[in-house]
Amino acid sequence: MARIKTEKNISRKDVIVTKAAILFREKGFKAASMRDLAEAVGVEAASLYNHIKSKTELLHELCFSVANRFLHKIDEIEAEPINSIEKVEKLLRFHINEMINHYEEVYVSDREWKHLADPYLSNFQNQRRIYRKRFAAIIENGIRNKEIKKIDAPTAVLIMLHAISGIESWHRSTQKISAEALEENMITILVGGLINK
Amino acid sequence: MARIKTEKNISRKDVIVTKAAILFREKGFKAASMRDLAEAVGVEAASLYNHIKSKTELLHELCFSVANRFLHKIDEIEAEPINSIEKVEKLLRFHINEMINHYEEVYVSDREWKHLADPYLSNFQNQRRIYRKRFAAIIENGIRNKEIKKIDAPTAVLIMLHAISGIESWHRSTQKISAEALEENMITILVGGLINK
DNA sequence: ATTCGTTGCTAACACGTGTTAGTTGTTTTA
DNA sequence: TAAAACAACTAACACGTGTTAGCAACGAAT
Repeated sequence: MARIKTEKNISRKDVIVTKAAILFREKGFKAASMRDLAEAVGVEAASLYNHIKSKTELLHELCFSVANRFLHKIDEIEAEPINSIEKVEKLLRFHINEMINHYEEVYVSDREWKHLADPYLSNFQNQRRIYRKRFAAIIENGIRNKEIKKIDAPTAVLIMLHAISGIESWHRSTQKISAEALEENMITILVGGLINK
Repeated sequence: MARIKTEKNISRKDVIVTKAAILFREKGFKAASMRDLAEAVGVEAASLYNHIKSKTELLHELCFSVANRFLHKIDEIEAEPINSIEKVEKLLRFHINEMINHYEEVYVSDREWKHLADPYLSNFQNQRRIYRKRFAAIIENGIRNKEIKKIDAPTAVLIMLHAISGIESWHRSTQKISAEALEENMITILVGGLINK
């Protein structure tokens, strides 16, 4: 009987969730089967249920752990005594780094949350909506201060968040530029598009 | 027996493909069942097979019809005697309008192509790769002419294409700005981020 | 060494899936 | 109006799905 290997401070459930992220990213939530996941973990499908409640629970865990990281970060940034452009830049850099370093989870949270079931679904959508409003509020502040061009703030948010999710393509491309170069390029283009002359 | 209603120049197959796009966008390709589709069309599931070969065929049709539209457009734009920034702007405006006016199809082609089966899959990925290279080449030209900032062209392409796919959120938002305003805002930010001073 | 909780296994169920066969009804054509 | 083509139906199949029940093996603690 081959047990799931664990290291210090990493529960078997964590192992499963991590593998699930990889699989969900690769095939999509619906197309990834529990038998696929079991194989990736090195165990029979039924054995997974000693550690998790359901397939959907895996999606909850992934979606909300990602969402919480972003919420904490925006809390932090809002409180800092810096100007709007700096806030936007900091938030963008955080998004970029999350997408680079926690690719699978962030991607899954971004693309597969549709398959959450209520009440988690409404909950997640709510958090998302609120997060974007707070992001937009930072931009609107910058517009009032004339730091930022007169643009529609929600549209700007939408552009930036989706642009960053494009890092997916970077991960899969064969001729990658370095992560640092990627970050700087993205900041140049995105922040460059906001600044008022 | 309730037949599928058709108008002039619209085959029953077209009706099915169009409804499929809506459904695939809403639920994802895997999660949308042929019985769902049948209900949307107003017919029994088995009846669909008088008009189509398989569920996957629907995905082919959608993905490649979208891909072809973009390929034609870039052919056209490459041939025009205008500068690089103008070419980028034209291409972006086309993408934006496609995403606004053919939302369902474009979205499905963008997000669900993973579920294509070979040889269609490799084919589609190839077309996509080539398209992006051609887009990047336009930008690289602009950099050489000093019209465009010194940035990594593939990264710029990736940002723009993904930013545009964010129009998805616009479609679903309750307080939409007008389509025209959306287009202008996107162009302002995205092209603004490219221009060299 | 025995006990006990944990973690794995096999087997199976109930259900939803895409799709086919065969038939009946409806249009279009001759 | 009869024949041919089309498009709908019912029934069913084979298969993959998430999940549960019941049991066996393992590791840690007494």
